[in-house]
Amino acid sequence: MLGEKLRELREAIGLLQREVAADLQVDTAYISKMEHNEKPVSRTHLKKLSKLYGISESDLIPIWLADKVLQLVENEKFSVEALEMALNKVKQK
Amino acid sequence: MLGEKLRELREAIGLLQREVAADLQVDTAYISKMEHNEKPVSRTHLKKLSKLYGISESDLIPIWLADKVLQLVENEKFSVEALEMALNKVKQK
DNA sequence: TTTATATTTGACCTTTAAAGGACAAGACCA
DNA sequence: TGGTCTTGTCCTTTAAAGGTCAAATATAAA
Repeated sequence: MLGEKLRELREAIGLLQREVAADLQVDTAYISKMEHNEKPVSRTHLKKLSKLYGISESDLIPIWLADKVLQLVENEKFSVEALEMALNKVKQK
Repeated sequence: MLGEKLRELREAIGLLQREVAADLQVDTAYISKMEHNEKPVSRTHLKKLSKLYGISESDLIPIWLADKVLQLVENEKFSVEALEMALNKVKQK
């Protein structure tokens, strides 16, 4: 989910991976992998990307976090039950 | 959550931490920490514990997984949004 | 009030796995 | 061809897992 979103945002403003890579000071391969969900996106990278793409970080964080949650529960038989329990806990607080 | 549950189950059948530790072949300190949520419970330990406590593993896994999810989203501002997104994704599949 | 047993806590250690990343080679346009 | 992007392999560093041990604390019972 996040990877696709990052790609859309980048393309929407016509930036090349090369340019994004320069801004984050990493390899273009790294950007490519982020956009393909093959590498996790760190929070500091997320911040830089949101700034670069002219979007609020708050719009990206839920997606970013949801991705991490999904990765944690993927292939788990009781993912729905677990997520529902977790959601209840978080809401009641 | 899981720690408390493990403690209840153990006490319900009158086992000492020492005895559980012997079964899992670990230190009693380790059991104590599991019951205080200070150490994660591995899946293989979870399996042994459920057997020892005479409960189905399926009853423990959702709690176990929910705990891991909660730990992942704790201190996060958008935990509710993220969990709801994740839940939708998982349900639609 | 000792004493023994059960549990807890903190400090420490080793091993494993993930994060974070580079590089080269190949694919894909155009 | 030239530039963009992708993919696989490799590497190093960091952090978590998975423990142990000793000492401190509680608890019950003699």
